[in-house]
Amino acid sequence: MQAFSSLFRRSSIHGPCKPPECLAAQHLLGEMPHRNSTRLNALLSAHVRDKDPSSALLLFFQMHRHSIPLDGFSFNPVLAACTALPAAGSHLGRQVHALMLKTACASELIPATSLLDMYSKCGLSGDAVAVFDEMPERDIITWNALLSCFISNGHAQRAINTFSSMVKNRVQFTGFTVSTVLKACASLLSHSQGLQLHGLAVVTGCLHSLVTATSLVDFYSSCGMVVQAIQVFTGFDCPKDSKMCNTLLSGFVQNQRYNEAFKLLGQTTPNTVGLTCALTACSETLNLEYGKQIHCAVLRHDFNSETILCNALVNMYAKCGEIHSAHSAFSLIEEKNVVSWTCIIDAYGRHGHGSEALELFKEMESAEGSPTGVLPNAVTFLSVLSACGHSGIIDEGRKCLNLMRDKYGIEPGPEHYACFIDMLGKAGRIEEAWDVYSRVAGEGRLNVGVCVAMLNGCKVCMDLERSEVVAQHLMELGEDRAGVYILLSNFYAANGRWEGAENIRKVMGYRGLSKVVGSSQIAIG
DNA sequence: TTAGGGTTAG
Repeated sequence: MQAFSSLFRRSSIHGPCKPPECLAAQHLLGEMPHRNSTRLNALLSAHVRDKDPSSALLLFFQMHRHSIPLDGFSFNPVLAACTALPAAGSHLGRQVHALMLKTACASELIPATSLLDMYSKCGLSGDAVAVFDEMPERDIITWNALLSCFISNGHAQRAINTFSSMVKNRVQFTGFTVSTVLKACASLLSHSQGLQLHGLAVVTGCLHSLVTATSLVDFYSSCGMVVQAIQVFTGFDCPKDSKMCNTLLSGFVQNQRYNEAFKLLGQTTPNTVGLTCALTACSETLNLEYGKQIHCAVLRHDFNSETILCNALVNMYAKCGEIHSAHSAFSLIEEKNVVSWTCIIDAYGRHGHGSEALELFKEMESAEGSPTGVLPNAVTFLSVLSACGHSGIIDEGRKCLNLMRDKYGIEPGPEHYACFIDMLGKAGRIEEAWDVYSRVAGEGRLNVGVCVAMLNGCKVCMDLERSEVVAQHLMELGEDRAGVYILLSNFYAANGRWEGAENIRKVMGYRGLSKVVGSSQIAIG
């Protein structure tokens, strides 16, 4: 148990252990007159219920030190506590697992299911599957936890395959199962399988469950089938809760049905998720007036400590052109996360203030070591690169690409290279752009974005020879967006290559592509 | 012991 003790101490350095609670727990165990397992297990559960996983872990550790017998009722809450500690949970969880093996609880149904769930939520799906495989008995909750494990760890198809084999093997599933598998169908946009699940939900009566019906609304919205989402929503004849309303609201926003989203928002009690969705609608429609009204609602309902909602507020002001309001909203975010920083960096970048965006990125970097500091991610770097591009600060863009790889260990993706090629091309530095393009192509990582950025660079420099190579790559990628073909065709035409332009139009014809006429929008007054 | 809704990109 020494190893467990040292790991726990190490975890406290990173913050999850709060000293006052730790002292309270130690004190409590020393003074408790009847230190029996049942009372202490109840206390463990209470700590987890009170969202105080550090105290639960410390108490568990003390129980072990005082040789208080541990059983399933001790392991279930302590595993939940591990799950709630992202920094140290998996290390501590492994130590708890070792103790479960020693006490033979690892082969009991409920503790083993908790163990599977702990590994799953700590991102260790391989360990979760190993626990599942070794379980001597399983119930439907174990199966549901396994399905959930696959989905939350990015293996949605495996969840669907597992469900198929459950049906074949006549495993009696529940509404939990249907909701979970619907989530997999939504993430894979697996339309036909989702429809089959809808049928199963009707036949088995699961559709009377609020959660299952909500999952179905989410599935249809994700697949762009808003009419069916509305039908499930309105056909649900029991009282709807805020999650179900927000699911449809989010579906309206995802499918650009903004007026319906605003209307539904007006029919619900204001809550953070609904307002966040509505702010996205304001950002997309540049509706500053509604955005300001939502900001008032945020202040009125005292939601201004909600980071996700405040991030949406920053984004709304930035998209609506109000950079100063975006900055004020950003400054007031109490717990800024990586998205908060990315939003404000992007805001300055898209307004052409590249040096301010870079300053903010440096500020973000310098705050890294502080308790409130956060690390940049791939999207942050894309925003920084984009800001450099909008302001033509090429050398800083190059430094940024190196920094993300060398300091943060994030491998630039095609989207980062596309951004870099774009800025080189716009500056007329076609040779450098071509070097980067050729390297990406050599690594087999070309995508449409990289090709289009290079093609635009060729257009700036009127480099017909290279543009033909890029055009060939685009054809090989099977691009089906008309805009890309129009770009190519116009390029040929600008160079007097009418035959080339004609060929492109023919390709568009037999691929059935036509360009949607572009439009712009301005707000007056 | 398992399940449903929200924020960042080109």
